[in-house]
Amino acid sequence: MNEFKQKIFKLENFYRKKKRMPSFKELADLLRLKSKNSAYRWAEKLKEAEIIERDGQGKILPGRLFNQVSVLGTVEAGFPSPAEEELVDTMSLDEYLIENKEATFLLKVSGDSMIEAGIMPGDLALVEKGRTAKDGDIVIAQVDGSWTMKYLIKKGKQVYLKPANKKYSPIYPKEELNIAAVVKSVIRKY
Amino acid sequence: MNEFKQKIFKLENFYRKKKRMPSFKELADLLRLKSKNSAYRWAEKLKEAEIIERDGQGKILPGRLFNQVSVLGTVEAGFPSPAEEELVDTMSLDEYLIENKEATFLLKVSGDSMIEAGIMPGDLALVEKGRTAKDGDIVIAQVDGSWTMKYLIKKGKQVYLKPANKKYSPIYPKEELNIAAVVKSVIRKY
DNA sequence: TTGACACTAGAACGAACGTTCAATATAATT
DNA sequence: AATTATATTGAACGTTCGTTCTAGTGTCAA
Repeated sequence: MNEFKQKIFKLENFYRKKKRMPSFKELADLLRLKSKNSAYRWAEKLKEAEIIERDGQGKILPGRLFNQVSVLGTVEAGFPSPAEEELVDTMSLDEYLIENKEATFLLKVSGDSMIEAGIMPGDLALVEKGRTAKDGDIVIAQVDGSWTMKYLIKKGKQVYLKPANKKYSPIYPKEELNIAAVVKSVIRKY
Repeated sequence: MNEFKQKIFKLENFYRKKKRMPSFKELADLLRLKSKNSAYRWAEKLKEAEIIERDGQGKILPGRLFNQVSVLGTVEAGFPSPAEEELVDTMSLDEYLIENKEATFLLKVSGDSMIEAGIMPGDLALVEKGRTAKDGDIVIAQVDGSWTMKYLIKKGKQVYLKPANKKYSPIYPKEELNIAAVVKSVIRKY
């Protein structure tokens, strides 16, 4: 069964390098088979394992368990080993985090005004433009000329920005409060 | 030039739905052209714009500027509009965050012991197994039977785990300190 | 040894592939 | 209106595609 994993590895390597799935001829070469038909049979097994899919034209597509990150439980629950074949779940980070690619941008966070919300300088904020912000959302806003990232607080008619750091005070916009984007996720890389 | 963007959008939609790039016949249908050759010409332009690539067999592949998130500057620097065609940079989150897919897992964080490091309960920790941890790394470790996420501190011969929360005390392992994985990034979705 | 079974090989099929060429339509320029 | 440039079309080419069929290989049990 380890041989099976090796085939998956080869497939993923092909995909990473060529940015597409192989044809059956290419799959045969990849698995060191001498006929397309052998590759064809293997594809059936790989499909059953949900590593690949097939589309209407029979072409090989990446499947649910292809090239994705394994999602395990919580730390407290221990460190489950995914070797036992039954991966809890898998996902692509891009798909998980990005809903509307057109309006999504990454901003590097500077300053410590949101530090109590767990957003530190250097983090990447994934923001979405054009989305209407609700009370409690973290937003990218332009108040009286300058841009900041803060909590948006809507209390009845009053609207203001609240930092997540005791060192700073809430910002009550004198004139305009221009909300450019809503922070949808925060990414920190060590 | 806006018509150009619409074509890119159609392409990205195709890719999202079908999980592969179109053939020239399919590209012609997609762009509502009546001949493959017209699609062929468009592909040349899309390649020049680095939206797509072509491989040795002439097949269409996603290019550098395909289906990626735009990276902008810092918040303080304002909110640059990427409409001005010169996107600062783009990237795929998967590629950015995951080095070694085989050893990478996502764990849901529970508990507040790392809260001062900006890691809150509910966050996703992207961890890599089998990597040797350095002093100061955040690690998933098994001390005396139970699993935790803590800073790893190596001071000479002494090795212990330090939480990022004043409420908790450092953990000096009595017997074994089994480091299962190193935390490489933290992801929070709102 | 025999038979059943799982796997691989190899050839063959029509369809779809990337690419080229000549012909036509559309737009821009004189 | 005539001319040039640009974009699209449609047909044709060799190749590769997914798929099927038949034949061969080895393995294991009876």
